[in-house]
Amino acid sequence: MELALSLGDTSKSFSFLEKKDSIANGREIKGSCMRLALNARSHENTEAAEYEIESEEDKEEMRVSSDSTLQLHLLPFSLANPGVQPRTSQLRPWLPDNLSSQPDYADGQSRGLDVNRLPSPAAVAEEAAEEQSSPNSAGSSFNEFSVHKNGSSYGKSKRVELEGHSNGHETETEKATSRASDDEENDSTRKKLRLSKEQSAFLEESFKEHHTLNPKQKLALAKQLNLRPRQVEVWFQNRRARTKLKQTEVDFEYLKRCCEKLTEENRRLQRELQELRGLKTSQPFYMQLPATTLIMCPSCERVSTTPTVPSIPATTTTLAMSPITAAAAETATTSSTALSL
DNA sequence: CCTGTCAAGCTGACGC
DNA sequence: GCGTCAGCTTGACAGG
Repeated sequence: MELALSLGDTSKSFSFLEKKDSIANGREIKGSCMRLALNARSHENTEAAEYEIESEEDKEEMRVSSDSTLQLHLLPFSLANPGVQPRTSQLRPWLPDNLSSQPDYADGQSRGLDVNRLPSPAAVAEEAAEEQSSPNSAGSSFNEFSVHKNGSSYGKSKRVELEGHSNGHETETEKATSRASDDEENDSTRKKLRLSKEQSAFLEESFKEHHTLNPKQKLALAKQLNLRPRQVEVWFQNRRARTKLKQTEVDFEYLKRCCEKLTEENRRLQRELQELRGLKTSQPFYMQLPATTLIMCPSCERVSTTPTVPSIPATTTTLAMSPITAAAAETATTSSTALSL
């Protein structure tokens, strides 16, 4: 049995970032496909746990795993290379070392920031100005995703709210926006608000490509999703942790089944051994029964019975034993398990 | 970055 | 339909 754990190729670049236009255009992100693969070379294929969830319905059915939009392998880089933590710059050569090692980046640039604090009016105004000045910028491509939670995009909700209710259908993002708007009025100290489906989907997409982010990617994602870098960082941390947890559960179940199989096999062999031992100890009794002559072929070492033995060839071995013992011997020759009595 | 934990938010079941 | 509750998900944080 062989278990392989892998996080995949972490050296790939973020091709999904190229897709931001489609998201900005309001198209739904497809590809929420989860695959858990567990290979066991010496086991039947049915033992390999493999789930593939393509549709939203499937994802609902597989609620347990629904947050995994990724391909999971059993050997994350860090596990496959214990003690070897790849430097960001090694995985992404285009990133200068000094950037990847900046503590501010590593810490998400948010130390000391209260995520629940409302942004200052100046900040809101600045953001609004930025939106006006560059309506096609990456930052504005995710205006629909504005949950204006944690002060990341306050001041944009009214438009979405109005648009969202105009047709009587409230999208997930708009609902989140609306909720956040209420919370903003009722409880400015609320600790957490959920990301919109679109934001989550986009993060999932990025997670499929890379399980870790370098500061550049983190900032780009944060900008596109209208989140703070710290939020993106935390999201990835949680995502990694939960992926690992899920994989651990899958591994555990698989190993449990293996263990059960081996235990059962062990029991069976023990029983077989007991039976053979019992036959051996009772052999004197059976020895008094009419003997059957067995001839063992020297080449293939198979035992066969002969009705009568007028003359025994010199090249064969004759065994005299009871019919039951003979049957046991026949069983022993066909059994793949070698037992010493 | 990992791990453990907390707590907000969501969802389904249940009783009224 | 509504309120309540338990269970679950997930954003956030602290400590290592």
